Amino acid sequence: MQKKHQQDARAKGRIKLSCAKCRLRANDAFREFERDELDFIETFKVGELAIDAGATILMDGQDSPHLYTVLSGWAVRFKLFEGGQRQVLNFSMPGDLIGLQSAMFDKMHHTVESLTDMQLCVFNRDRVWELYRLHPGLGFDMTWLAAREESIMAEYLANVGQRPALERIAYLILHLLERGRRAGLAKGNTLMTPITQEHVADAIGLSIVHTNKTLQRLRATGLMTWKRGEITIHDAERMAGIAGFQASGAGRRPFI
Amino acid sequence: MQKKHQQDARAKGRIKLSCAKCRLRANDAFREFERDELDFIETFKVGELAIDAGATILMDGQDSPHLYTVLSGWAVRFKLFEGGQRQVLNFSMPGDLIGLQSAMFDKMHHTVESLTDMQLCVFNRDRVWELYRLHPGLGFDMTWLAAREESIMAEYLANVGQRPALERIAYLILHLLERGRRAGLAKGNTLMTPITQEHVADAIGLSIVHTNKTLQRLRATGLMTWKRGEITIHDAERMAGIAGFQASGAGRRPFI
DNA sequence: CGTTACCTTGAATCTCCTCAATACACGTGG
DNA sequence: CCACGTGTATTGAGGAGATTCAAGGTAACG
Repeated sequence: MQKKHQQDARAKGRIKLSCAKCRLRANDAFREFERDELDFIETFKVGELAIDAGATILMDGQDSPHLYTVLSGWAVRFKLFEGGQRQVLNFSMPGDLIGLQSAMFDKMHHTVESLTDMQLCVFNRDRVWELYRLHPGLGFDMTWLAAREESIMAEYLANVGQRPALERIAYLILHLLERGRRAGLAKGNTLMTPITQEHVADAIGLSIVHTNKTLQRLRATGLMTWKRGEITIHDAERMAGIAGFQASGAGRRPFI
Repeated sequence: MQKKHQQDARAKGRIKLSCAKCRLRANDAFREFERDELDFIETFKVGELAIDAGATILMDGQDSPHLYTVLSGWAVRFKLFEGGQRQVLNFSMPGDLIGLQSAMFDKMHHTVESLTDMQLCVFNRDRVWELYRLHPGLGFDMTWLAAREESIMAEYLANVGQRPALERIAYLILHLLERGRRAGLAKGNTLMTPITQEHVADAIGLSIVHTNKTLQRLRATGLMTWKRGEITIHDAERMAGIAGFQASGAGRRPFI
């Protein structure tokens, strides 16, 4: 009974848990915070938000008062065109920041939608300035995160702009496995993911049909399998060979 | 004689001019700095660097001790593939920051090359942390610049991933005119630029041949002309129509 | 006046797209 | 337990768009 009540409260985003016990801190892919940074984040944090799969978290053009960090679950960031076409920019995983653009430019330049049920940590945009003033280290982290996103966007652009279908898909999948691994979403060489072939198609700029056929070609090599939300790379090295992929050896990263 | 000597010194990057008189400050597309910020930048700045067209400013994989702001001239940022293919990520214009990645990740994830003779303002990477600590406003600016680059990369990705050739080129050109205008490189609807069709091809992910043919189609509409480094848009509205372009109404921007 | 860099052209080929079905998996209600 | 609906994955065929190869043309510069 007690527990049930708590569940409800979380669904409405009322619970505020201690940052010191944040589940993300258990993952050593992230950097440690200083004591005073942790204290500040504690006050910076407005609460937690639990949302269902398929919800729109932030919408293109919208000015949001909030900034989020993903605690659990997957989201997809994309741009929509008049013709109904969609460019998937990236997928958001635990530790990723959502809504930086609205904090910087007063409006989003793309839409963010949940792919699974998610838990988000909610911050108040108004206090971002305070963060820079009082905790330069966290301000630096924000820049780091933004620069990293830029770097990923550039890689995706190069991938879509220059590589043929097979390489393109191989690259995306390796990249997702790599990121998923750091976020604790992979078991060995298997990535647990909610993404569909349509998401892949929209991410690499190919039609669904062609994506499907290319994916079959890729599976036919025996280097990977993909079923029921589980993507497994059997030979990462040879896979990286056709993808022209090199894991970016970034060390421990901040997550705010 | 006196003057000639000064020229030589600048070519070797020895001159250090006052930031208060920085030519960029004359452009009101950029935000004003506070007095103390200006003083800090003055000390942060190592010197000025004058380089020739065609020089490599930063190389992919390289760890640079410096960070630059473009004072004048054009550069191109790109990724190179084994096969010799090249993805142009963006063009750098006055006010743009170069080398943020090496400051954040200890290595560049792309190459930067000058397209014209350039003047760069040189900063020391070691002191970036000091910048965050002493001048949170400038730290915020860094994040702003990084987020803006991310936003541009995302737009380019969507452009390359989803649009057909004609729209793709139209979009790129409008985007360049818009940016060039803010950087003071345009006269009315004419952009003065050193970029070639090959650059355009590498930026939008099409072959030179097809880029050429598509460009001719675009010029045939009468909406634009391009000769001798001058691109003129005659009907920006209709051009924006085929490009699906909407100018991002960002206000005054920082430039560090 | 020759060199170089850039732009233009035509033809053959192939990648990728659209259209239009069909198949499969999973959950729901009868 | 089966029938049905929905979302996702798969197939085949024909056509548009982009690529490559291979020449040629033009403007700028020394």
